[in-house]
Amino acid sequence: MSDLPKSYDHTKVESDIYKKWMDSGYFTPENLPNAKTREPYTIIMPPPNANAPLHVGHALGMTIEDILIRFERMRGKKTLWLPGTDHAGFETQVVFEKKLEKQGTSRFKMTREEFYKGAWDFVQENKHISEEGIKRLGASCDWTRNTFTLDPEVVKIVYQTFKQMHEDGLVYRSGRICNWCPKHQTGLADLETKYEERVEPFYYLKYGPFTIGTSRPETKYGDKYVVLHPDDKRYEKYKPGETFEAEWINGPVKATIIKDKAVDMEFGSGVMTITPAHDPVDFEIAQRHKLNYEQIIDKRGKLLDIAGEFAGQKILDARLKIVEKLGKIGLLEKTDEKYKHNVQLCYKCGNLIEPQIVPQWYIKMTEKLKDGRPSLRDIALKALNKKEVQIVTEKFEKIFRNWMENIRDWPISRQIWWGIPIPVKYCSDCQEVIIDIDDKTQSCPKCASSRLEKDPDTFDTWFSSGQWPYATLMANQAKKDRQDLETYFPTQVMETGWDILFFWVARMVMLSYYKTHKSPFEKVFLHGLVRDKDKQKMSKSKNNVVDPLGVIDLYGCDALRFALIFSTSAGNDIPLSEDKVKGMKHFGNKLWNISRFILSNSVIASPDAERGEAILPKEKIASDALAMTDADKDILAKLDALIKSSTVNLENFRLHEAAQEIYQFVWHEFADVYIEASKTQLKDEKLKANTLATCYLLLATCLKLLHPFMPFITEHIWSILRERKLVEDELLIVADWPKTLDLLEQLVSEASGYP
RNA sequence: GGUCGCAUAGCUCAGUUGGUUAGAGCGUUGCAUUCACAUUGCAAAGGCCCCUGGUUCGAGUCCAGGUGCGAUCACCA
Repeated sequence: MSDLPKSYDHTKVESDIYKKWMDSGYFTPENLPNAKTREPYTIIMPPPNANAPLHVGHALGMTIEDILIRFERMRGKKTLWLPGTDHAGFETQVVFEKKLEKQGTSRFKMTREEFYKGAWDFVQENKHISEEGIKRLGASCDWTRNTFTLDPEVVKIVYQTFKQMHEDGLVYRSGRICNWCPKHQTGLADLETKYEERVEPFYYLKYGPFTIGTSRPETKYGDKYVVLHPDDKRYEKYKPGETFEAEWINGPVKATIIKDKAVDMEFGSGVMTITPAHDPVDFEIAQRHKLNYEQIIDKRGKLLDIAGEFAGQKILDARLKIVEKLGKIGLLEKTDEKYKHNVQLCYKCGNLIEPQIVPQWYIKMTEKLKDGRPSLRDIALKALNKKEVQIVTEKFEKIFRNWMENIRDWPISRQIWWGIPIPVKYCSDCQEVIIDIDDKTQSCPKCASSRLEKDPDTFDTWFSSGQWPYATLMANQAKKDRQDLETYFPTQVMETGWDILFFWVARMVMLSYYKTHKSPFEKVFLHGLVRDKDKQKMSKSKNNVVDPLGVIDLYGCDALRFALIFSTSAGNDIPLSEDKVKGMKHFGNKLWNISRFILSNSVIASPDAERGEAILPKEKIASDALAMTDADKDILAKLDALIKSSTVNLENFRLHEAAQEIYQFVWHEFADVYIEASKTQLKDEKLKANTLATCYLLLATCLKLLHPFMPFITEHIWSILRERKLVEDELLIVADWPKTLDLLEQLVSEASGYP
């Protein structure tokens, strides 16, 4: 009898197997057998946040990437999967600030250096946790190339890109209005804000001869322009540029009439006053008509001195009091109207965005490049048209196009401290802008003044991670004497969640074409969101967050991986339940017991089974073709079909279909049908050898097909087969992917006597 | 308001280019159990594939319209 335990225990083998793989060196492509003749196949890992433990979304991504990498490695590619971790600027700063808050302090009570040092140590402490998590997920990535987004080599590349863009006139600093989060004290890109529907009172105020509507009376201090639609018949008699005296909140003002098509005649009274310093639409109107404007609200969201007795109050606190005052002085005409509109919020803290005029660096998205190439936006669209970048599943390509077509300039500066500082100095005397990527410039090259002021801002994280595919390869090239960029770029696949299609994928495409003239990757595979069994988003507040490592402890990494892949079609959200993982653990056990059965029979029924006989079943089977039973022929034909179809499915990213058909075959064909038939066949001396050989072939092939999905148990069983000299390759991770044998045709022709 | 998507078994979902009796996991019901595995096996129940119309020899799959649901983007005070 077999000496193997009755059930498979993942806890005893997973870490040993990962170590075995590490020791083999096969995660590093140059160490693979016949590395020189292999064709490169590269995936750059989306670097998880160094500061947070992995969540189940990471587990999904890592699993998909690992499946692709293991599949291609077995198919003979020179596979590089480059791991990394992300300093995750804004995200981490928010987490770190919360920690400070708990300690009763805040970044505004520290120097910038103290803060940066604190955040750095915080991240370094946690960084190994994510790396450990990646390993426990079975990721066969090349740790010798592990890269951190703040590695000096990476930062240098980011700086060089910025400098080049500045020389090309692609980046500029502008004092236009931006999204401002009063809590986090930073500007945000449109993408970093969200909208929420609110129903709020809508007030009608008397403004000279007009009635204006507003939901934000507190911003109306200082309003001295009234804007009408040029085609509005009601106000035909008022000419643009005319002025009039109006009694207003803070006393009489001299108001000027402006006509602009931005006004909606149907909305409210069809008349509005503008607050250019705190509203994007108003700002644009002011720009068009070259109007003056004044700051009413400070960066913390409090009213300034212009608000008189309300100065220093938070706007929401002041609103009702101001309405009351307006009523008292007879300016309030109507208050009972409700108004449903979308308010813009910080995506991180959910606080109201208060637009502010703060200088920011922007990248031009729609302007032609100096070297004659189209704009960054158009280059990316062209790449899609020419299929140099393909997004898996067409729907994402459509979404991508739609977003690209409406793109606006990208603000890349943030007023946060944790991140890559913007390498710019300003001359206090002549205002010269100096790009200083080595931080060595001491005096202004233009006027020789030594009064230089450093830009206080940091880059948007996505500006640096948008360069990740080439930056990682270049950084490794700089660290070690390797030709990584030449060898592994462009990469083959970018696998990530669809939620960062715009944040990340779009920027990678644009920046890579800009810098390298090449696409960063051939294909983009987007996975969906992992949800709980009730399709709810996982969140701490709902207490339904699945900790992947906890699941691995309970059911094993293979079970988690298989459960995640099993019903995952590209880009659709995935409900994950404990039952599903449990079911997949059962499947692993099934495979284990198939192996036990075969091994126990190979000892008793065929003590003389030689290695050669076992590993070359095809020849053995062929020579004995006439002795084959229908069961033998049937299962081999099905195996053959499985090899073909699962290979094609994997090639086309239909991982779930491959997983399902392999599952189906192993359990319901191999085990339920063939193993049952073999029990009789093994008792027949004439059929015994052939039956065993068929079992070996089936088992070895299934282990190979399953290995990308369930790397640990398959490698473990393989090692047992190997100990008994039943398989040739030492490690399954580098075994050859099964080739179709066209067995059935061969068997039929031989059995029937025709060549 | 723009864009995109979804609707298939009790639940969660697969179903690539249109092609026989539409599948899986979990759940339900009945039977089996010294024989690899109770983390099991065998069997069963359960589907106008949202509705209407069209294209086709043939539609869950393609087209049009409808209904319901959702995602995402967006400067209407």
